[in-house]
Amino acid sequence: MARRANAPASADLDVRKATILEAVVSEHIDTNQPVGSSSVASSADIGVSPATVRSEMVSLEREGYLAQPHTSAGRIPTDKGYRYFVDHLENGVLGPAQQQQISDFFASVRGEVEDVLEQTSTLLSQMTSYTAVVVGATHAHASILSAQLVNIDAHHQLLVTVFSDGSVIKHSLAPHFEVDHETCAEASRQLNALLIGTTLESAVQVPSRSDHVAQLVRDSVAVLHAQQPTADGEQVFIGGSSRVADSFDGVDTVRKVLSILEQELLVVSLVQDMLSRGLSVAIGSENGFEPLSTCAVVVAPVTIDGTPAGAVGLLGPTRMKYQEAMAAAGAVSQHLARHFGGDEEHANH
Amino acid sequence: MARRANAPASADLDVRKATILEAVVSEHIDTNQPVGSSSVASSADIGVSPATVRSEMVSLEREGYLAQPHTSAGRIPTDKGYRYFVDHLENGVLGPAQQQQISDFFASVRGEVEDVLEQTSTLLSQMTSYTAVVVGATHAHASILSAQLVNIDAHHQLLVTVFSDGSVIKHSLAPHFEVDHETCAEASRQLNALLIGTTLESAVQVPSRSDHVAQLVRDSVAVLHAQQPTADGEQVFIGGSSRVADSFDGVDTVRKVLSILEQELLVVSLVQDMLSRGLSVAIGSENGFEPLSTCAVVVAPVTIDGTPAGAVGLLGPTRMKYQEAMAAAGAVSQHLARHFGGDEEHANH
DNA sequence: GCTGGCACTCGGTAGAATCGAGTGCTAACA
DNA sequence: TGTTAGCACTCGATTCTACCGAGTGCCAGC
Repeated sequence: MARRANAPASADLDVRKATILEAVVSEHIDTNQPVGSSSVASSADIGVSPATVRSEMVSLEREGYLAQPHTSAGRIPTDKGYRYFVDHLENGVLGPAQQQQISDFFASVRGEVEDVLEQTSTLLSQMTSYTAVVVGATHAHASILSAQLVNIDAHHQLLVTVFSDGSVIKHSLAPHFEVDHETCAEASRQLNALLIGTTLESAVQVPSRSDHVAQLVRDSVAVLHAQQPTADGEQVFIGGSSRVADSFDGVDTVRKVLSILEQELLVVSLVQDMLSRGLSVAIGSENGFEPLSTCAVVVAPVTIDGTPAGAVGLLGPTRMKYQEAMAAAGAVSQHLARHFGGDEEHANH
Repeated sequence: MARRANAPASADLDVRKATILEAVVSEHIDTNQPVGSSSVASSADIGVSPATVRSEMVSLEREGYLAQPHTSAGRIPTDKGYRYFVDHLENGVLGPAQQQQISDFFASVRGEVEDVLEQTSTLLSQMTSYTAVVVGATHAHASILSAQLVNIDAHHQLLVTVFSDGSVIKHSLAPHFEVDHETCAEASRQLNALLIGTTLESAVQVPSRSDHVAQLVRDSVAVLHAQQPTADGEQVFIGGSSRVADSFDGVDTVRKVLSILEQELLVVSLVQDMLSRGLSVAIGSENGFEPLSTCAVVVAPVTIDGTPAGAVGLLGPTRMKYQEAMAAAGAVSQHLARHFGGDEEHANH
């Protein structure tokens, strides 16, 4: 994994240039300052003088890996520079303390899936001090275990549907006729007969009669299947959004990023887009939203029994600590998969 | 309502001082700058010279209503100054455009309660450009309409409980013995018999037998009633958290406030504390959290059929536009109450 | 091809000068 | 007695200057 999935076939730099580039990137990540030739020359184990480093740097700048904020300042990495750095990163290893922290967390966490995912996002955020995103997959493919119509009053019913992945969704109905308990119970029975074992994608033969029971059944199926097109099944949990405030300098950047995070749909599509492109890191402009041009996003898919079940992600500045972030996201995603795939085989998404 | 609920019995200022104080507060809210005596003298309809205003100002400062950032700058209001200002505020009226916006929203909004509340928080935030908080009350007092135990697999069951307020909660069970469909269905029947009509606060006589059905029933009741002590029934929806970023200047303030917002429990307790003290506005130190010392919070209770059902709130800087904020929060809370109390009598909290 | 040397650039910082909004005080006035 | 005009004073903000120094690009020599 020293080379990430579909890394762009960046014409490989020669060894020295690569060393210099990596030195610049890691020092800039540490200090948030432009990096000069002399500190590179002294820091790394390249036995060359600053002058040589400098001439390599102009070359790296011509090739688009580095940029200088202004003449006579050091260099800072471009998105392309970060990309090269990330593509050539060794797999980081989590510190024992952090591993322990994750293990402890998953050993002691309890509650419903949503609670676990919520808390996981907080954990990940605390570990990395970046904003964490946990996405739970949709239940599009889960089959229905139970569909119950509950009579709230004569004009309000609640359709409660339980899926094989343990998720529950509800829909309200407000028919224009009065419904007594008997009618409701009968509709409930018919819905169960009709829906159990199907998925949201299955076609269902609804009764065409015009009595109240049939109408209730038809309405219920309709409102349930209407769920599908919105693709709204995913759940998003965002942990540590306050971390945005210390990841970026300008208040307006903070505002923009928070604003993106507020639109959860955007976040989901971002993460899913990355996964479908096989990316685990998106840097600056790579993630497609202008306001995120100074952000980097790290994602790790959560795979249970071979099927994609969600993802965990981290959002930080482009100068984020990629190795730590990737290691943390990877470890947490694996623990999540084990947690839901292992002892709780079906209580997951 | 020109005087708010239990306004501190602030020894009333004489008319001129009050006018001056109000002028200072409103100008400072507008400009975010210290206000000088001359602008007060010219702005308001007090026919006195700046010199007179000045001498009144030193008096107001001695009494704690004003402060000066440094010698030879204008005055800014203290929390006490804002308090006086708010206590003597006329009831603001929403602009017709905003009223229309609210009406349109509630006319077109649909979906489950949670969705409505979520979108309401966004609406309120957009209208005011402050961060909005919508709190839905707990279902502690709602009675149980249905309790169903669904068999996910032999070792995992899901208890799905529907309340009379239309809310649904789920709990997983993981018994150590195998459960077949028949056992599960029987337990479900017994649970229904046992729980329907009770509330989470009711004592329930569970079977003492030791067969699997009885164990399932006992476990279910236990896990359900365990919900209670956490008082976790409230739902919190926060809209426009990115607005924090343009309400405050310092990045660290932004961080602190976001951090508070992340801890939803804190937010809930803050709002409830304010309601129980009969406050509709908390200014700076009044809201009890040090990081919120530069914040003001406006809340309006949502009352349905005479019983408290939640609250809507707005969080902004102490120099927020109180009149607008209070008007908006009040209007939205009323619309919410009507929305859930009127045509959907029971589909609410 | 590498390196030391060197002139040059230019952002950042420090200090001085200045500006001006706003104050507090006092003496005069109604 | 309350109000006001006048005035000296304060002090943050702004501007300007000088200057430092980190870092560069280039070149000549090794």
